[in-house]
Amino acid sequence: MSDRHTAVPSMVSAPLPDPVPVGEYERCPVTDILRRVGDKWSILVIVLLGKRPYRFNELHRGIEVISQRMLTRTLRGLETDGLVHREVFPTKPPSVEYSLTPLGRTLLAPLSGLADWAVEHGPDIMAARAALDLDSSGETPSPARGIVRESA
Amino acid sequence: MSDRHTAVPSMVSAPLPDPVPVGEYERCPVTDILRRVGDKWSILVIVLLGKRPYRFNELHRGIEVISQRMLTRTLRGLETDGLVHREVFPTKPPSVEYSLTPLGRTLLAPLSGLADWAVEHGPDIMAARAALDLDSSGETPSPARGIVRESA
DNA sequence: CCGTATCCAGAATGATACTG
DNA sequence: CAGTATCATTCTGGATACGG
Repeated sequence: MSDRHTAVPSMVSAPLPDPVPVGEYERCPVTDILRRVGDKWSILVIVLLGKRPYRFNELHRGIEVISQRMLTRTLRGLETDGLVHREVFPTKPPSVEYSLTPLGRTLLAPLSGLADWAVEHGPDIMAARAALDLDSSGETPSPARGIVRESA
Repeated sequence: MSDRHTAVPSMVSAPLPDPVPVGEYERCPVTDILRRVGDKWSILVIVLLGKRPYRFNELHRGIEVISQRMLTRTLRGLETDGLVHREVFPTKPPSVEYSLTPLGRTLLAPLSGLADWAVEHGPDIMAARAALDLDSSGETPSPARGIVRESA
């Protein structure tokens, strides 16, 4: 983290600074982006469009389990943010082609960083989950979760 | 994107391949991570804990607008995934310290990539949104959104 | 072919009160 | 101090039907 984007600038280094409210205003742009892209379909669409342009029903067939509604909504959102370009060919019947904008393409690289992390450490997360599952299933029958689990 | 994580391997290069369902099984791990970290508070907490360990109420005061419930849930989730370590000091009254695990710290770097992107291109997104707002407010009074907006 | 309009279920978040 | 419990609200995603 390069230290320029946090919504709580002073807090991060000072011991007990004044609380900085994080409201609708002045929020961390990183959180913004993560929430824009952290929904159920955006990434999949972005990655696909990173390969080549797609027509609407092509995407629909490709992802398959996505509902028409959500595909439309996802594409609209990405278009609104200038990440995806929508081009209508007035043929008959009409066809619509979606592609990444230059801005959208710049997102592929940082996305790749998190992608690699996910691939590399995904198993670690699964292991951590499994470990806690074992904890709560076996000994110390869920001690109401407060004490009991010391540092150990 | 390093090409190893997509849930639709064949589709990306073939013109009209067989649809690959993306269900609860066999999903893209990147989407997984993005959704784990794309919630309202996780990133903020991770970034803070990246600086130094925090006690519960310290985080609560720091973020301020977060509800006690959500702070607890966020920390629980991160702990479950092995990203955050929770250490209870049986003082009186008890104090609990949260810190990043080694695994959690490895997440800071890729997160930083997206952070930098957000800081750099956030304005572009705002501009894109503003541009579309102008479109729909001024001329061509929202032509039911299908044709009319050709390539132009 | 490419959508929009409705309606609905479930999850995420928040407000508030209470507890070891 | 560090939570848990409960309830209300909002957001997200999906099913279905219809329209240009």
